[in-house]
Amino acid sequence: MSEFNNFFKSAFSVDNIIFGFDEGDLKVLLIKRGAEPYKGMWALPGDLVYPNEDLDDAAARILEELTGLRDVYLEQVNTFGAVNRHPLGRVITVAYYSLIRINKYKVTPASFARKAHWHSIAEVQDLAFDHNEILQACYQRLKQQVRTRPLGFELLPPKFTLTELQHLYEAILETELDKRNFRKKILSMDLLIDLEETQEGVAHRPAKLYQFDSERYEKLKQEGLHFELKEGKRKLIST
Amino acid sequence: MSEFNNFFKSAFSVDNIIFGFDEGDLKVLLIKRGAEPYKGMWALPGDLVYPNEDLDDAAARILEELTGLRDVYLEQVNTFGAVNRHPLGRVITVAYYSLIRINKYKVTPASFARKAHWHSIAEVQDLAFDHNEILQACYQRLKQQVRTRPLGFELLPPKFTLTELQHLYEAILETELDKRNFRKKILSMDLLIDLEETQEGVAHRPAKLYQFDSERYEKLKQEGLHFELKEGKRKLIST
DNA sequence: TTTTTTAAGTGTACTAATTACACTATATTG
DNA sequence: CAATATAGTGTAATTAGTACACTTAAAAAA
Repeated sequence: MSEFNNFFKSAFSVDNIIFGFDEGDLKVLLIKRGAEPYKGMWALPGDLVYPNEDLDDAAARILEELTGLRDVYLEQVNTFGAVNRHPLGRVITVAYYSLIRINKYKVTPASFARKAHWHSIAEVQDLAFDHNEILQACYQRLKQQVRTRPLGFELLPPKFTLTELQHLYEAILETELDKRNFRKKILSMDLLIDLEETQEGVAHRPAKLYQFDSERYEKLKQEGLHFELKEGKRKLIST
Repeated sequence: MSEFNNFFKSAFSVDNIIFGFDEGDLKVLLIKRGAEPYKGMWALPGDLVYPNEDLDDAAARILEELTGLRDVYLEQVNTFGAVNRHPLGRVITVAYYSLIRINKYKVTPASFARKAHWHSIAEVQDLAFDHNEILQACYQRLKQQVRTRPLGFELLPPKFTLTELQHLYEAILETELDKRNFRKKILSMDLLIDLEETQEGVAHRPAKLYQFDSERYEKLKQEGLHFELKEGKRKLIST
């Protein structure tokens, strides 16, 4: 609390929604609060922003302290500033989401002490503060962005199969996709490198492995290309 | 400055990008700063957030103080928190944009004193603080949102012609649209009420007047409808 | 070694959406 | 009544999206 007081009357914090993909499920990394308020409840990892720290840096710091990962996809979503959202005073919080490859995540001492655990999006219960609301806002934003930017690859290992990619989209978008149509579209975009390797150790026909071609994506983007996923939407207006 | 000091060490403010549409141009309302820092420069209307005031309320208050308008479309965009963005201390600012019918805007005493003026988006020069960056972020967001939500109508008078609507989209999207295709799409959405009236006082064939049917839009939205404008995009991926 | 199991991989026909494109109609003004 | 200015309209060609079922290749079990 003494440290906390230094930041008051008004303070600002950053909360980080860390998404991962594992076992066909979209997950978020939550920590169990060790102190009041909301002691014992699950909460989003977050911290007050240091006086001499940029917002984006604070988000990256929180992520690194918890996961040990740097250079991760981070996106600012919304700022939550209801007067009474924090019981100890006026704290507005800036929400970021980040996308990590879940198998790269190592339990660091800091994260162990704070009891960090992955939770499937669908199974998240009551969180501390207004964190359910924040989580929903970030999830909705991810859902929207994943349709128009090739973000999905941030959540997969560097080598992946088309089925894994499809399952990822299905998990994020909460919809089923048609296998043949999905493959046709993805491959027609010409953004995947066929690694000419196959899966190993699976009890069935092994799938081919692909890699996302980010250089090509950057080039195509500059030429005015527009990444877009559609299936499962009903269109109303177009001009 | 004494009032300012009350908010420090860390303070937060709201800046409001107020968009309007007039003479075929998308415009923003800027105020000329009467005090240091950046005295004499154009800046976005904004203010510190009161200790007992929600962020959204602060944005609405700033808008009302300047324009006298309430119940206006307001959308939070981004929060800017670079350490040195404000020369007098640590101030993070939450940017909102709002859409108003420019002809409803009256110069209020407050806005007069602060020298508020409309500027065409394309002609905005150097602004105070990081306000150019904020403006760009909000404009990009508007551009994106206007394609998937029927926001354009917020900028037009209640009765408008199809040509006015088309010009509005062209101004926001910075692109030309095909007249016949635009009309076909807009009318097929079935969101406009034909008022069976025509323009008056124009020196040519008068156009029919329409009104946006927001009740119908709400109903269709609940049925899973998706408003979308497209022309002028090249698609890359779809699933 | 054969059979079973499991997921990978593939093509086509139909429908819907998008695009390109030019002339006629109707009012006012001179 | 001629000139001017913008409103208003339709069709054909192209592209994108959707629906749908069987064969292939490996490992595991019999």
